[in-house]
Amino acid sequence: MLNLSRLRILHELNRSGTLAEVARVLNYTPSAISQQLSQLEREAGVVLLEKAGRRVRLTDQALMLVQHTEVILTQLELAEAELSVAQPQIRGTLRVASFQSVVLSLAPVALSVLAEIHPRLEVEITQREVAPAYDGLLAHEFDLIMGEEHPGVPEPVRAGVDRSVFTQDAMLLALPRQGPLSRRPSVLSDLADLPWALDPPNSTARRWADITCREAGFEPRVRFESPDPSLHVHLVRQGHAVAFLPGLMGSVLEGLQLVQLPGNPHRTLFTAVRSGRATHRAVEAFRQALAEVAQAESNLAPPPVIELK
Amino acid sequence: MLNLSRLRILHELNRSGTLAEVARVLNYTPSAISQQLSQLEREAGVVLLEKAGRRVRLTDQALMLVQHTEVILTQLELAEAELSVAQPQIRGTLRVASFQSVVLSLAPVALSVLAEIHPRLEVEITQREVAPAYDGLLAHEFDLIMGEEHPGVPEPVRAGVDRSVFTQDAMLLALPRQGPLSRRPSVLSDLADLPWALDPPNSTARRWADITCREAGFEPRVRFESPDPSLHVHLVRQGHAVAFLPGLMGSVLEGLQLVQLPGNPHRTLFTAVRSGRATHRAVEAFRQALAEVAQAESNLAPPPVIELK
DNA sequence: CTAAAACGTTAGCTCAGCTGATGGATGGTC
DNA sequence: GACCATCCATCAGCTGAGCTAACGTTTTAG
Repeated sequence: MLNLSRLRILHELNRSGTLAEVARVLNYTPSAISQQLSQLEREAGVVLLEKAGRRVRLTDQALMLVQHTEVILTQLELAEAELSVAQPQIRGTLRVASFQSVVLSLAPVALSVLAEIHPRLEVEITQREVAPAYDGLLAHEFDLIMGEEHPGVPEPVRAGVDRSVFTQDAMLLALPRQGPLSRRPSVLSDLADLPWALDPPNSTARRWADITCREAGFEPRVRFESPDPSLHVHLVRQGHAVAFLPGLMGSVLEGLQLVQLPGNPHRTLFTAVRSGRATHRAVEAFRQALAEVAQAESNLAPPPVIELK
Repeated sequence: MLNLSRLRILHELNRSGTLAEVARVLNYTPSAISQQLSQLEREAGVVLLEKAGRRVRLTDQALMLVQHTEVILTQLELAEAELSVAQPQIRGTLRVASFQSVVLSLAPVALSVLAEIHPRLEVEITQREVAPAYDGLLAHEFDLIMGEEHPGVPEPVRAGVDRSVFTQDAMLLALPRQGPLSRRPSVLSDLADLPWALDPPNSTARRWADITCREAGFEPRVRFESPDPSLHVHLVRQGHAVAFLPGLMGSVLEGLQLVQLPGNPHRTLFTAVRSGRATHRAVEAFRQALAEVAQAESNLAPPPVIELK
C-alpha cells in the first residue's frame, strides 16, 4: 500500500517545483525529501521523476498520483472538519496568512474576540501578500488566508478553494493637512501634478490605482513605491505624497485629509480555505469573528468630509 | 493531519469487532492496536470507542471516520491499479483466497501458466471458504477471492466489490462403480434410499443439494458431512456414499460412475476483488489465466455416460 | 467459581526516517 | 569562459515512533 506522507511530498513537489522548496515548506531537509521520493519511486515501480537541468520533472505517472493524492487529502480534511463539529469546544491551531493592512487593523481585534470565546483555539498569523498566501494555502502551510480584490481587477478564483467575503472596505484618497500638498480637490484630476505613494506594479492595489487615475485623465507621478500601507500613511502625514488608503485603517488615518472617491469604490476583503476545511468549526469561528469585527469597525469609521465628483 | 494507518486500524475494527481480531488480521499484537487507537482518539479529540462488555463499540464519530477511510482506501487502490498499468511488467504479490475444489483443480494450473507469462508476479493461495474469504477481502487480507454460486441459491453481492464469473461448472452425481451403492438410476429419486456425502448445512452447496433432492421428492440421508469435496470423492470411490461433485475435479473423478443431473445444472465460479483493484494488471492477468485454464479443463472433461431425466 | 478471553498499561527494544556532510551537475553572472 | 550559487543524490549515524512482551483487570461462559 502506498504511503500517504510520501504521496504528500510528491503532491507538494508538483506545486513547488524543486525538492529544496518542498523541504522548506514541509520543514524537512532536502535530503529527507530526496530519500522519501526515492522510496516512493521504488514502491510505485515506475519512474516518477526525471532530471530537467538542475530541477526535476514529474512524469505522467507521477502527475496521476498527484491527482489521486489531491482527492485523498481533501477527503481527510472533510473528515477532520466533520470531527471538529463533534468536539466539545473548538480547539487546535489555525494557521492564518494575511496581508499587512488587515494585520494592522482587524486581525488583532478578531484574535482578542476569538480568544475570549474559544480559549482552546490557538491562532497563528503570518504576514504574507495575497499571491504567496495562496501558494501557502495549497501547500498546507496555512489553513486560512486573507485576500483582497479591487474594483476592475478581479482575482482569479482557484480550484479546490472556498472563498468567503467578510467585508467591503472603502478606498479613500488621503492628503496632508498642511504643506504644499494640502488641497481641497473637487475632482481627482486636480491632483494630477502631485507626487504619489503607491503599491508596487503588478499588485492588484496598484493596478486599481493606475486604472482610477487613468480614468480621471492622468498618469500618477510615483514618488514612493511600497506594498506597506502604514508607510503610505506616514508619508502622507509628513506631507511627502498623496495616497489611496483603505478606510479600514481607522484611527491610523487620523490627522490626514480624507476624501471620498467618485462612485465611492470599495475593495472586497475575503478569506479563503481549502474546500475540505470550509465547514471546520475553527474556520467558521474565525470567519465569523472577522466579519463581526469588520462590521463594528466600519460603524466606527468617521466619514470623509470631502466628496469628489 | 489524521494518520492513515491508524484510520485503517479503526476501519478494520469496525469489521472485526474486537481489537484482538484486528491484531490477528493485520499481523500485530493487540497491544499495538490498543495503543494506536488511543493515539487516534487523542488526535481526533473525540471519543471513538466505548466499552461494551469485554468488547468495544464504535461511536458515531468513529463510524463517520470509517466512512471517510473507506473512500480514501479505495482511492489509494485506484492509484495503485493505475500505476500497475504503467509498470513495464506485472510484478508484486497477489494474495488469493480460494475454496478447496478450485485449489485442487484450476488454481495450481493457473499458477503455472501465470508464472510462465509473468515471472515477477508472486501469487499466494490461501484455502478459505467463500464467506470468510469475503471477510478477508474487505479486511485487505486478500487481494482476490474465489466464490461459487449454485442454481437457486444466490450469493448476496457485497458493496465495494467487483465480481467476475470465470466459468460455469457442471454439477454431477457420483456413484461407486462397485458394491451395494452401485446403480444405474434413471431418475434422481432412484437414489432416495442411499447414504449421501454432503456439505455442511448453511453452505451454499448444501442448500443447493437439499433443494435438488427435495425437488426429486426425497430428503437425502446424510452419512458424511464435510466441506471437503476430495473427501467426498474418496467416500464414493470406497463405496460408502453417493455425492454431488463438480465436473471441474476432472481426473480425480476417474473410477467413479458419473451421472448428468436433470437440466444439467451448473455452479457459477467467480472471482471478486475490492472495486478499486478491478483494473489492476495483476488482477486482470490472474482472472484471464484462470478463465483460460477453466476453458481448457472443460474441453478435456469426459462427458458423463448416463443422463437423468 | 473457575477458566478463558478481551482490553489497557508499562517497560524496553528496534528500525524507519531524519539530519548533516560530501560530491557532482547545472545555469546565471561578470 | 571562469566562477559561484543552487540543486539533487548518497552515505553514515542518530533518534523517537511504534512495536513486542508481560502483567493486571474486567467480563462472560460453563
